[in-house]
Amino acid sequence: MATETGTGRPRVRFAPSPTGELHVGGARTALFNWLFARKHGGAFILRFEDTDVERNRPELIEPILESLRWLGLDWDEGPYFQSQRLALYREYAERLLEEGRAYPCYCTPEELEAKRKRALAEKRTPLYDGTCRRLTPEEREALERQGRRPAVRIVAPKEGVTVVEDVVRGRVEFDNRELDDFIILRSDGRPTYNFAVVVDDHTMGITHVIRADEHLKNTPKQLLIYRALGATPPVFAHVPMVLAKDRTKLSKRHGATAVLEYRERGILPEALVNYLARLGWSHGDQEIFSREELIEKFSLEAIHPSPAIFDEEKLLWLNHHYIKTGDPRRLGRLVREFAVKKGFLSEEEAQGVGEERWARVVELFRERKRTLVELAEAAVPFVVPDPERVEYDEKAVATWLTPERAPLLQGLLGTLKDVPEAEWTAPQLEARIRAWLEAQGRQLKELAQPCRVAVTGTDRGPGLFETLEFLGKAQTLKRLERALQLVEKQP
RNA sequence: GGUCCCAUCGUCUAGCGGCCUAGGACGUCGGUCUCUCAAGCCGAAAACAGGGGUUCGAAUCCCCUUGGGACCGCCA
Repeated sequence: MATETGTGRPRVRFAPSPTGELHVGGARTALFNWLFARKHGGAFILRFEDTDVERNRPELIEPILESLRWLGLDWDEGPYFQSQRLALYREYAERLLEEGRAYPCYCTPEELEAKRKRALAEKRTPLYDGTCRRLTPEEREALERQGRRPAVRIVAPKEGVTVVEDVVRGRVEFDNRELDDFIILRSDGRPTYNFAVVVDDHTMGITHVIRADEHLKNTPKQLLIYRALGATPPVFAHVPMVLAKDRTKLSKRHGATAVLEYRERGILPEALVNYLARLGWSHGDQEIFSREELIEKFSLEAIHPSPAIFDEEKLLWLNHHYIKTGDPRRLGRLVREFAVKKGFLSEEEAQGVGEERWARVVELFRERKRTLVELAEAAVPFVVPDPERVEYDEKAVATWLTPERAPLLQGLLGTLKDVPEAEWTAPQLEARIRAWLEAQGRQLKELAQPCRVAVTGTDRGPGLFETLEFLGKAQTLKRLERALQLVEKQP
């Protein structure tokens, strides 16, 4: 792998560990990296931190790739896998060993664990005591002969401070006395996280490391490795964590945390992207950002340093906004998918409804529904060809389809029968029905709800005349007749 | 426990010493429109964690306290 630096174009990376899902917090980190790369014409690189070989399994990786694809965060290089770069880490560790910047450590995990426990019991910070740092070549040989396989530790300074210049935090100082000679290569030859990250970021020519806050404490260790390697460290930007409502780390018990779960719930990718961008980042008072605007306006300096709580209500508001303003045909296709996937409609029923009609359903409901799932559910009584598939809401029927309403509905049925197909449009239906009501000395108020319930099964929905137009004459009449039968059966 | 980070309405945030009797957005509540539900529009309640400094003047700068979070592995 060649070192690529100095091209003037930033190179950033998103480096998740393969966990089988992309957490919304991780998604935001990925988004910030992506926005930064796109804004500056740089490269967005994807890399999996899988020094645990067990983690390198397709089912742990694919959902992450799928999440990124769904969010539209396309990567320019990768995915790279640490598990495939083991020789590289060994090579670098070897170099540090030769230069005396690292040394082999023969302590066993058990010995170390005992020391750690003792330190904790004595309320001291558990730091490696440097036992193997002072070993003579003879002692090392003796230990090797015992069959001990050494890990490799880096030589850390024991005094002074290490300064991290962070774009969102400012200057952060760490006392080197808090650092110890930590392990960079395990006894089995695999690198530890901090070492692999630095070797990777260095060899991949990463210029800006934009990552979660939890890594801030790792930064001095990584800086130490950069120095040992004689490499120039990247610019660091640590973004705050995403928390749940109770101010703790967002986790499963708080509900949906994975990007794909939001997709399942009928959230639009542009809504999640917009929401995530505004979580911890802002541009004045603006709330709605197109992808292009985000790229144009994004800056690391405008990232807010404090942790942010994930607010589903606001996400839903944004989702509603994109449902209200999105292309009805595209939304219609998505709604059809959801109607089938969620079992609201059979594949055949969904196929029987044309694209045009799906788009129209979206237009009828877009102001009232906040997710694609809600849209799909609401669409059912509108698109099923069989009147028997219309489910009547018990409460709505009890309130609106009472026997005393029957004559009015009966009259309406008669009136509608006379409407020519060509005049079956919302404005013309409205004119006719209003005229007829006036002649009867009745008001629309008396008819609208009973009629709505009669033809859709529910007392809430789009405007009555739009509904009738959408259903069409034949369907409307059939449904009215069926409803009238229901009324007669009422006590 | 140690170290580090953070702190403006319930939530996301504007604010980077005077423009702040602190602005916007989500949510909440009220009104309006109306064939229902929504959407829209109008309006209301709602915050600078506390205490010291610095300064002619602090939400803004410094310190302490409190509260939250993160990290302390041959996990990542």
